[in-house]
Amino acid sequence: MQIYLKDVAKYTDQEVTVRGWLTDKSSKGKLHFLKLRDGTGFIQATVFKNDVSEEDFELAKHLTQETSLAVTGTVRADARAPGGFELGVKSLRVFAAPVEEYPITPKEHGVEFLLDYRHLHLRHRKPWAISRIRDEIQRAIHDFFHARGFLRFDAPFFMPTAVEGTTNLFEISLFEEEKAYLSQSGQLYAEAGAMAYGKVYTFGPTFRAEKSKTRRHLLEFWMIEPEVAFNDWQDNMRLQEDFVSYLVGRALENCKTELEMLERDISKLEPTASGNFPRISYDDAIKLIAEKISGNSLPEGVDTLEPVPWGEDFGAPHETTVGSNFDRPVMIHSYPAAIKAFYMQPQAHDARLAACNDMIAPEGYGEIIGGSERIHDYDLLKSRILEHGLPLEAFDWYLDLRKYGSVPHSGFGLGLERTIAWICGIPHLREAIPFPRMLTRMKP
RNA sequence: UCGGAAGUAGCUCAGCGGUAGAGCGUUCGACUGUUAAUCGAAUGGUCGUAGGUUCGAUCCCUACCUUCCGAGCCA
Repeated sequence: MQIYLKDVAKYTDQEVTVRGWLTDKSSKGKLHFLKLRDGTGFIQATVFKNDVSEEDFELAKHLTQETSLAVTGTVRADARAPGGFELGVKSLRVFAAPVEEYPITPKEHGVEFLLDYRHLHLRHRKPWAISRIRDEIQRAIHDFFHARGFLRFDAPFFMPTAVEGTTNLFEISLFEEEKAYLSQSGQLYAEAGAMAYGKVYTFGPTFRAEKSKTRRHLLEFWMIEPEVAFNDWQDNMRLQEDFVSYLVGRALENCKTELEMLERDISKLEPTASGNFPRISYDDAIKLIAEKISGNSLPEGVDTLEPVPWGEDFGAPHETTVGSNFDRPVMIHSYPAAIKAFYMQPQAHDARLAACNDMIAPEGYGEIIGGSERIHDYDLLKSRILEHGLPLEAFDWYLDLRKYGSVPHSGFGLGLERTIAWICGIPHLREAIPFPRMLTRMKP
């Protein structure tokens, strides 16, 4: 019977055929151990001299890494086998042997080397586990929003004008003299969607031409942006909390094997799955940072830190310091409006503050969400556009949303790769996406 | 753009002003329970590029290129 390795436990003591690739091999004279993968899982196959034909035993002896093959044998539960099951081989057939020596050995490699061979490295255990978790998170995103009556809404990727300055936008040439920009957010379009369908979310790649060479940045990353009519900024935070705790819960529930392969400390994720995310204001976050500095209790990875003067934005080390104070994501809200985007609604009790929040992941993973209530007053929005020196004609359609039955509404953007990197416990965003696009990396 | 680090074998790295080193990988051989097996043998090089100093440079100096880490900006 033809089976996939993810189902191997169901076929104990039965004869099955597995089609896949050889990841590693070791020999003990009259016994060869073949490590196989088939895309759905991994298993060890044993080839005893007495169980197979002489030709197959010789064949097995000289198999090289990444040979594609079909193996027929009996599934056995055996504590000595990695994963608890192994395949007692009776016969094997080779589809194709590598024409050259496979470059990625089961030994240590550097970051640069593995990214050069990313198209092959995806076959290996760690990238495999991360991609499986990424897939689970993506499914969970759709499940979460559809269960709550959201409509998936597709924003365009070509943008007509620069929304917040051209410095971090990729410009592309269209026909003739025409120019366009690659989308760095679907939010403004999602707002149109929210007015049409009540609750929507966008999900797609976004592009930012930031010359950032840090582990937290990609030129191309995937973002989820829900937008909800009639939600205020506090409803927005509740939605974020429910959303992120659901995603982490799903990973814990359905990706045990993968998290184990990544040696992720599950106990660091469990608090998140139960919700109850702390909320602290920008003002209190400043105080917390000041206390950490004076108490000399900065988190690992932050050596020195300057206190934040009121009105300044937080740097990454400040976020890490606040985030490390909690065992689950923390939401920092009510930032000064002056350092935030033009479309953010002022706080009712203090117009100097924006009705917004960021969500900071623990363990130094930093900001994974930025969100806010949006300005719904036509005149206020118009004056903010002008204050920010933005071209009014580009925003005529966006202002229309405030002209015709405007309502309070809120939304946020969650960075998929940052979320995955945190859940997987991996240090760099480039491992959270199959083919990362970075300042120094366009290939493969 | 700024600050720091690095570039030597297929990979990960050590090294030194005087003929280039290790481990791993790979190939062959031995071994019926390996988990990054072990043992024996074989295989490996334009020491990032271009100048300069020197009797002699992979090593010292200068410039450049490339990469990594961090900052700013952000998700």
